[in-house]
Amino acid sequence: MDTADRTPANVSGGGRRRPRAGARSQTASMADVARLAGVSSQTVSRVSNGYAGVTEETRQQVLAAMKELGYRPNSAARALKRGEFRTIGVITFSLSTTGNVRTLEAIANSAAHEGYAVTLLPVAVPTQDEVRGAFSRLEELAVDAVIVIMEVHLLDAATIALPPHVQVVVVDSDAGDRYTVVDTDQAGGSRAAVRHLLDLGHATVWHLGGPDGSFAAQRRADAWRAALIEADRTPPPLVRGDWSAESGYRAGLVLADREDCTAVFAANDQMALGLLRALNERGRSVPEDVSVIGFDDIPEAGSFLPPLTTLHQDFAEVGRLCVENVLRKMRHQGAERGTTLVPTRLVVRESTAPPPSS
Amino acid sequence: MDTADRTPANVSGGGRRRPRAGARSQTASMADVARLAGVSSQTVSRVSNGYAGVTEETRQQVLAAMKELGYRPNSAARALKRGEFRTIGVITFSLSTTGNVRTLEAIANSAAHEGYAVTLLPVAVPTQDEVRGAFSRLEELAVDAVIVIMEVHLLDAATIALPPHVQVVVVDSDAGDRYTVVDTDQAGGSRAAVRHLLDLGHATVWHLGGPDGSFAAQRRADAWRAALIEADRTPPPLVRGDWSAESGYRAGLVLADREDCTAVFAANDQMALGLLRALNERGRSVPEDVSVIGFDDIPEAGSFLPPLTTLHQDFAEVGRLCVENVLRKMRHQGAERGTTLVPTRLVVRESTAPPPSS
DNA sequence: CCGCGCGATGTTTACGTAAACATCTCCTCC
DNA sequence: GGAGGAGATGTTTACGTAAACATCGCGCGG
Repeated sequence: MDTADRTPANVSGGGRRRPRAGARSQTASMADVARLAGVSSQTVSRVSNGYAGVTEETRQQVLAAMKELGYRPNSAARALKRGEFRTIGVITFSLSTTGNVRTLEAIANSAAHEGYAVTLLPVAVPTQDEVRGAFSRLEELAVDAVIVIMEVHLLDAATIALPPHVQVVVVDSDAGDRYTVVDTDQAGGSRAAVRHLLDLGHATVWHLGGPDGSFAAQRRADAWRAALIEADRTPPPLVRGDWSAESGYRAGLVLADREDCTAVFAANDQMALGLLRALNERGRSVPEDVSVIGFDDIPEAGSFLPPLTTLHQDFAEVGRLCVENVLRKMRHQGAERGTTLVPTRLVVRESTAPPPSS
Repeated sequence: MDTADRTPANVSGGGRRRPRAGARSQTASMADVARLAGVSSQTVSRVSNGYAGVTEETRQQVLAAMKELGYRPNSAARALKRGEFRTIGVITFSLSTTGNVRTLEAIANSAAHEGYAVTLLPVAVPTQDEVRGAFSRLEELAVDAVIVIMEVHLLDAATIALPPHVQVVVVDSDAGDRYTVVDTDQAGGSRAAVRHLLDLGHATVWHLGGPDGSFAAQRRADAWRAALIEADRTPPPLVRGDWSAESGYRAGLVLADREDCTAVFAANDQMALGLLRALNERGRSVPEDVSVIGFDDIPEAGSFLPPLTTLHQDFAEVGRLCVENVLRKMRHQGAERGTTLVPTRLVVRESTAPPPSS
């Protein structure tokens, strides 16, 4: 079956290398560089890794050879040898929410700064099986650590497949007792939102909450209720949306008809946007008749009608802390736990005002 | 220094393996699985890769051993052996624009579907050096191909460091003669926008364009002008923004004062949002006095005041095509070039109407 | 003036996998 | 019943790198 082996034109000792003809891209290896520079491959390795004990002269020779051959270290071999990939895996259910994206961006930047790459693994449908599958793939992938950006608590189910040595940091979860968690101070922000509205003179504050199953939504709602009770107000019934502007609009149509509703705290800016539209449609002015406050401070919030008062989240800081924590855990092999909270900042624009004088 | 080695209860022959004590996480290797299952490591490899010629009985034994040891293939070794990483690198300047993010998400999903991971490498500041640095790092990273999502034409500068065997697909560029390019049909969408407004009876259409240096902005502006000329209208002067809602607001303040401006085509939805705010502030009703059309169809567009008429971009398709193209190029090693365009769809909502009867 | 020690470099080996090749075992067919 | 063959499994080797160890040469102190 075989045709005659096309023996490569090998002449004597050094003259091998080049048998990998065909489609394969030939990349220069250390051996190639070593041969050209007239040194051993180990010396090339030393130069490549900035090891100290190399004569400047030798160094220059090696560097020249590298340049001539366009040498690039093979990261697979490097990873195999070193036992690490210098890569952080990020698992997220969706890139469609502002927070996830901004956090991811910050993670990528921080990781790059630390010399780590970021490998992405979105899971479209957050069912239990999907998560397990995702982790399973992540293990097989080349990652040293994992950051989970998730809103629903499917992590536990996923844990099963998590290899014991991969460190995990979680965003947006209350599992601080079992994992290292980094998150925005949801409770503090929500309290600030309620306080702001009460300080303006509103009798109480309604809440347009996020979907069931989201920890962020849960915490924002809890803190809203707690802040009201703390101020001796009766919390109105919770109205739920699903984070989308459309859901905010639908909820808004209901709220607009309630004369006693003069202040609404929306759990995110998108829902606040929908809310504004509904109120406008029903002829209730913001902020004259109804005050609206959001959460997130998306870049567009200042251009809403009217510009939205909201709570600014520092996603960059969240991302940075994720990377910092996960790398530290990796290096110290420690099983640190606990939650790190990043404070929010109240941004007052034009959607909040004192209630209409009754 | 060492305490007594806790030698695992290994009896007889196979009893080595375990010297890698200390911090290192011990992962079971093929050899471990082979030993436990009583087969050769090659057989384990065959099972692991779903090779056909393995008895069902042997297969089950191996699978059981894998499970018991929690075996996970070492992707570094695998990549080294196979010469491929099953990873696609994505380089992008920013995740702050809707288009980039949505495209990235689609790429990640498509790639996952094909069994490829996506490694991210954002470049914060798009200077020439940054790009070169990015590519340089990407080469050292474990990627088989690269997809570039960029708005500014810094790719040429970057090419220098691009290793010859890495295939590249570009989003949002006019370099179709040198690269494989996938993009939204910017021109077609813009033409549709202008047509829609002219059909409603507007004498002409103003354009709130994107920033200088963006190909997408350039093409949208060119097509806008061409469509007007084609219809024998005089294009008004181009007004520029920077994609942000804030810049749309500033531009809107200028446009609002021009009585002859009855229709504006904004190059993206965010700027359209700012425009709406400016018009509202200056007492010009939309769509009664001025019609506004956007581009992108971001999820919030339907909740603007009024709901925005815009051009829907199919980012999912763009991402899918990127992956499809780059993988095909990789496999065929072909130097295919040319541009693939993904059509847009006009979504008519409430921000456009016939001009005020003069 | 000899040997010790240290700095520079070379040699060996292992990382975990999988292709290529080698065996080994049945089963079939004449 | 023996040759031939196909299918199942084992053995060898190489992928590119870097740690561990070996060697070589030179300067310095006793």
